[in-house]
Amino acid sequence: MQRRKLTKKFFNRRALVVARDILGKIIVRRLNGKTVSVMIIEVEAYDGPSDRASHAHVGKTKRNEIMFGEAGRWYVYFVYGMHWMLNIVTSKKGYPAAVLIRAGVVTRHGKEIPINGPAKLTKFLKIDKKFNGLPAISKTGLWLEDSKSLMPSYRITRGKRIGVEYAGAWAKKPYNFRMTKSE
DNA sequence: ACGATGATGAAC
DNA sequence: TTCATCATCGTA
Repeated sequence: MQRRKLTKKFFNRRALVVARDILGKIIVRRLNGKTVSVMIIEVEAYDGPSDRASHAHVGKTKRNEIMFGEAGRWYVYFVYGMHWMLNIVTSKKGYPAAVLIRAGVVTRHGKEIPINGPAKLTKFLKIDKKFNGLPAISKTGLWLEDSKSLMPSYRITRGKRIGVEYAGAWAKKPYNFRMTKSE
């Protein structure tokens, strides 16, 4: 399988563009000499300071400062007292934006196993605050690769973001992207 | 439908 | 220093 690593150039674009483009790409996690690959099938864009659903809406704080930094770094935060969320920072430095990785599939023994939910994904890949602010390169043990595998008939759908009802009109924007088997 | 569970940001 | 809230999940 032919693969190339995704670099800063890929992430240094609008969050909505990166979100759409990152579907079908592969998250690779290297841990204790083992490598696990997960294909991304659901993401959400959080775009700019006026996005009421985004952590960046309140301005720069200790927690969200990574979102204001350079593209291609991990933004990992803790919610609901028990869950870690994995995001990749997008857009140019100074403009707060990120893509939340919500679901993927891992192939084992030829079978596709879904990992539906952002907290399940981080639990599966053993991701926590250690990754916050680190670049998505192989050296850090968590990076992204292109996928040249022939993708059977998949289609992409957009919808409302999940769990952001507090965000008023911004909650209704179609910033959630999914890749589903069309069949 | 709801509780678990603790960091975060804003109010006091 | 207190308080409400939270980019969720498993159990019911």
